[in-house]
Amino acid sequence: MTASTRSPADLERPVSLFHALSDATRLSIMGMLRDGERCVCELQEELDAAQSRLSFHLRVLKDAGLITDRRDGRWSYYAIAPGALSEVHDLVVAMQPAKRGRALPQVGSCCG
Amino acid sequence: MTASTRSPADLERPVSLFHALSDATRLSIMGMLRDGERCVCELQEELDAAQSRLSFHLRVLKDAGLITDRRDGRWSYYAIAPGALSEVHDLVVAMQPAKRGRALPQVGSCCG
DNA sequence: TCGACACATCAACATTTCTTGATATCCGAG
DNA sequence: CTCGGATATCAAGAAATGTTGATGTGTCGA
Repeated sequence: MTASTRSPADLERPVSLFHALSDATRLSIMGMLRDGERCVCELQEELDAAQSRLSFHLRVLKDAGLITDRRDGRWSYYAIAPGALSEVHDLVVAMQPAKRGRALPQVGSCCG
Repeated sequence: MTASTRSPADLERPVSLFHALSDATRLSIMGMLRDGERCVCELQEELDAAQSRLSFHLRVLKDAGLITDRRDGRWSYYAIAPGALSEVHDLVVAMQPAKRGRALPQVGSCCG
């Protein structure tokens, strides 16, 4: 099995990560968390989003492992999970075409 | 406006890129294209996917600018678009928490 | 203990995305 | 020119995802 033929199981995690990042609200959240942890009410105010909507998106990000939550009193603080983004980073790097590795166009060799 | 507060328009492109990568079939395609361009029939055979399904996913990837297509006779060859993945790469890097930039936890400063 | 607040969860609906099968287009071979 | 192959497109249905409003849960302060 080469790097190009992966079983669905191997793709589950990448899919989950990219999916979590494929929404404007969630990217906004990630942007806000970039400079430190925030409680839900802060996000809610700045993003002008319904509370349950925000909660939904925070859960998607958390389930993907991109953010962590910490309960303090009645507030929940969310922060970017350390290492999660480098995981995404590595995925993207691994997707780049092999520079040396014989990237022959194989023109004309198609379909007999 | 800071990096954390972006207008929806600014997020359109990132969303489109991440969305294109958030599907197992499409990631498999990207994997196969990693070692050079392929025609649809090759992808079809290796992925064991219906032709129209494959065509659909190729279009999503192409619309996102992640791959290019080249027509040669009756075959279409798809390849990873140069630069597209570094765009994704840069997005991910830009999302990382600022290391120096005063990432104060601002604990307790929440909600008055 | 009561009430208000911060947040999570749920159910119902709206929207988007994916799949499938049918049809259309384009091209080269004969 | 006609035929079959390679691929794109379309329409319809299935499935997944996002939104909204209501309700539940835990916590703090009075």
